[in-house]
Amino acid sequence: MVTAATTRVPQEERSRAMRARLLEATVELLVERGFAGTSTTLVSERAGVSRGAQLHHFPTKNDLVVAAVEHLTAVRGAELEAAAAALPSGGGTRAVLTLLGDHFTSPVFTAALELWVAARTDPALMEAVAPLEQKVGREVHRLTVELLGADESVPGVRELVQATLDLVRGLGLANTITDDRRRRERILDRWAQVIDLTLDAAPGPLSDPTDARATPATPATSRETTR
Amino acid sequence: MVTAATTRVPQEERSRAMRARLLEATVELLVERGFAGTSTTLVSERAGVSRGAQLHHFPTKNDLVVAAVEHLTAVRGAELEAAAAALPSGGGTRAVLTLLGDHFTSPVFTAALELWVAARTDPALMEAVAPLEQKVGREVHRLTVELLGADESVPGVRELVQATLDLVRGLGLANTITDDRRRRERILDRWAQVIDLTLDAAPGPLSDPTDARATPATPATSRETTR
DNA sequence: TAACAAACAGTCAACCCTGTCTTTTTCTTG
DNA sequence: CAAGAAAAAGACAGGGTTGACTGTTTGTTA
Repeated sequence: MVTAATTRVPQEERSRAMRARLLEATVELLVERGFAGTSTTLVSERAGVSRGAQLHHFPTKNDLVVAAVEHLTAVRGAELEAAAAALPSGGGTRAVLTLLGDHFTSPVFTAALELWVAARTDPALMEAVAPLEQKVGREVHRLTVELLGADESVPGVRELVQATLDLVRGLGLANTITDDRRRRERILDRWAQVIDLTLDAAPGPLSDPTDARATPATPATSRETTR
Repeated sequence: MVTAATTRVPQEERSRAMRARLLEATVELLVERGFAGTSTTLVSERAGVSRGAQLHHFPTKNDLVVAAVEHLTAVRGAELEAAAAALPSGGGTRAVLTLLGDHFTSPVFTAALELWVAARTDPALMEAVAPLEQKVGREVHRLTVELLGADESVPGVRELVQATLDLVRGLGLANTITDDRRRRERILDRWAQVIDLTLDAAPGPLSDPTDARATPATPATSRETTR
């Protein structure tokens, strides 16, 4: 917008930092206290921001939370990309599963979980969460396919990848109640075997050529139920 | 204990019914409004019970919720057993997955989800939820093994069953945000194939679970692929 | 530098929720 | 039938949360 002066944005700078602190604090509190326990008062205290300033940036709690959701999706995406980049290329199925398993048991997942559950009974929140969740979902899917080197034009492969993601989501959920890493590891060990076995051993079982959905992209969920 | 009179427990009867209504209302509200939205006031209104009576039966909100958790686990168990009983014996892998998929997308699952998530940041609630959840978990596992006719003494089979349950849990979670039945069905179709393929085609390594995929695997086609 | 707008600070009222307390009803029992 | 206990009813206080509101500082612009 406005740009072109000597002393560049000293205030806008502070504002930005304030916003960031507020969003960070929100996410932290989501993890520590859950959605219901994340009061705006707590957030402002945690962020070291006055209540007035908070209300200036985010007039309503919904505004704050929605912004936090956006912030969180960005963080999630970045984390995943980073982890993927750090992965030895072609490092094997198990390594990919480790990556996914770690992501879905990380604090950001926990925070996201709180938002999902809250959104279920909060239309305004759902409106913000749903599309962003789809976006992350697509991204994770794409990344997984890429890392696994899977060929989705082969019937059944796409579903296998989706199943993998739903599996780690389930593991992530279970993890919030009882943190049993060993169990998780064993399951992922086994699952890696199954994937490897299935991916190159049994591409298309049982004549089911009804439609080979080799569609390049139409992943995850489609919210708009045509009606 | 006390038994042997003419007028059989008329009041105790009413009390019992009241308790039941309160618990039912609680579960309903968990589904409709989420945990945070389930205030004791709402519950008493919904149940048609005066606030005083409610407080008489459940002095604290925690008492109410804990009782609701117990109630819910009982309901879950019963529902599962009933569904299993209604299942054509030896009805095939896919039918079992349908059963599981249905359970993990039902209202009782939704209610349980609310409790899990709330319990994560509420020690008192966690204390009640954790053991009961384990119980249900074990029960579902046992049931699944039984219905699938799986032999858990074979290495890898147990993990596959666990993976199946975590998968449906993940699908259930996804379902609360976006209800996409078709997607679910396709994934479960595929999963059934994988299970069948894996269970009798690749029992696992002889003597070493860490290295399973080297096994030649006898092409036993004994398993019924119903359809 | 003066005037104006945006950012920031902090108080306050309205609201809801929980759990205590007192009162009334209903059942049981001697 | 009377007395006492359990159950049910409803008012109320205390605590916490949200967002509106007023005042203050900081930055921009003429």
